[in-house]
Amino acid sequence: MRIGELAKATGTPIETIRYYEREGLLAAPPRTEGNFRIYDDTHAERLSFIRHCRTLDMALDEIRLLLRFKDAPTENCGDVNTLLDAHIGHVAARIHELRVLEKTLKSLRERCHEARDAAHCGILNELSQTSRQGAINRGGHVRGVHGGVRTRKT
Amino acid sequence: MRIGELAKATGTPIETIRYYEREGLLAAPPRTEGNFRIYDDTHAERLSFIRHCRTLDMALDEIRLLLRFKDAPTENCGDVNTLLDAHIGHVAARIHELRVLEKTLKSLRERCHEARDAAHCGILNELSQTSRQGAINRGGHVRGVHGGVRTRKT
DNA sequence: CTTGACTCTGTAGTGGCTACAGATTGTCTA
DNA sequence: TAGACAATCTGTAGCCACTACAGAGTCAAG
Repeated sequence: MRIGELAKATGTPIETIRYYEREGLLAAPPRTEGNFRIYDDTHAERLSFIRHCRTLDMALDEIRLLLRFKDAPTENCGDVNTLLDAHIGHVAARIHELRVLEKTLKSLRERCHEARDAAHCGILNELSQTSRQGAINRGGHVRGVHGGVRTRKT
Repeated sequence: MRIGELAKATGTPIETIRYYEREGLLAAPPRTEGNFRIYDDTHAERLSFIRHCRTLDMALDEIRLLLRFKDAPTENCGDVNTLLDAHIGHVAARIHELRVLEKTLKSLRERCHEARDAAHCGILNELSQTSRQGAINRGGHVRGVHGGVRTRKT
């Protein structure tokens, strides 16, 4: 099958498939005479694996590691467990951070119930305080609240 | 004060201060004869405001909007409430997503307790399934689990 | 033979910084 | 006054995981 069909079969944008190939996650497939990529079921399976991991918010580096275990089937898979445990830890840590953040935001919101003028807005005044209680830099590999995996425009 | 002092006073890396200036969040300050930036307390206060918002995981665009309200003090601040409510909604949505993710990961982890060889590893086998239940593209402006605000090397 | 769908390569942009090169300026000590 | 060293300057490239698009080529149907 060609790239468009693979894209449909796995729910992956075409550009993303080519990106995975550039990144070495997906092997470069053979080409037609006209230079079109030709995939088979093993490619589709591998891509599904990658995408499945991505729905679990794993980093490409983590997925790369998992693929290595898949490719070396006699190897011990204890490291897979370790990787997964670490990933679960990251997710749990991020949840905790966001819970604290949610509380802070809600208490901030409490400071201004009515729509007064901005000069007396409790929220803006509170935000101007130099409190220095929270650090912006988080140690882990857990992303913030915005941005993230983008939706395509089309 | 010069940029280093401002950096220390607000806990902001110097490069970030210059970045905010480029982005128009912080007004370009006057310079010395030798072309060094000179800040006063109003700059420090504004930078604190920005950093405080960032600890609350607001996007720079959201902060830009808040700064506009701050600069137009006679304006009604109902829109501040609206913005904050939306932001709280984003955080709550992200928490929910991560909770679901955490469950999925934990049940995946259940599939392999011992360190067997990778060929029979329940985790790797499960990940190879083409299940298509979860979408990668999230609509909101809530980021994934990895990456995020980086810590500096020094 | 033309139309239109599909694919190709390559490059630039996203957010919010971080890192660093190479030059200039300021401050302190001998 | 010189020299060392810190602080600052501008500009550019990199991070992640894509996304967007330009401009060219390929292919199948009518």
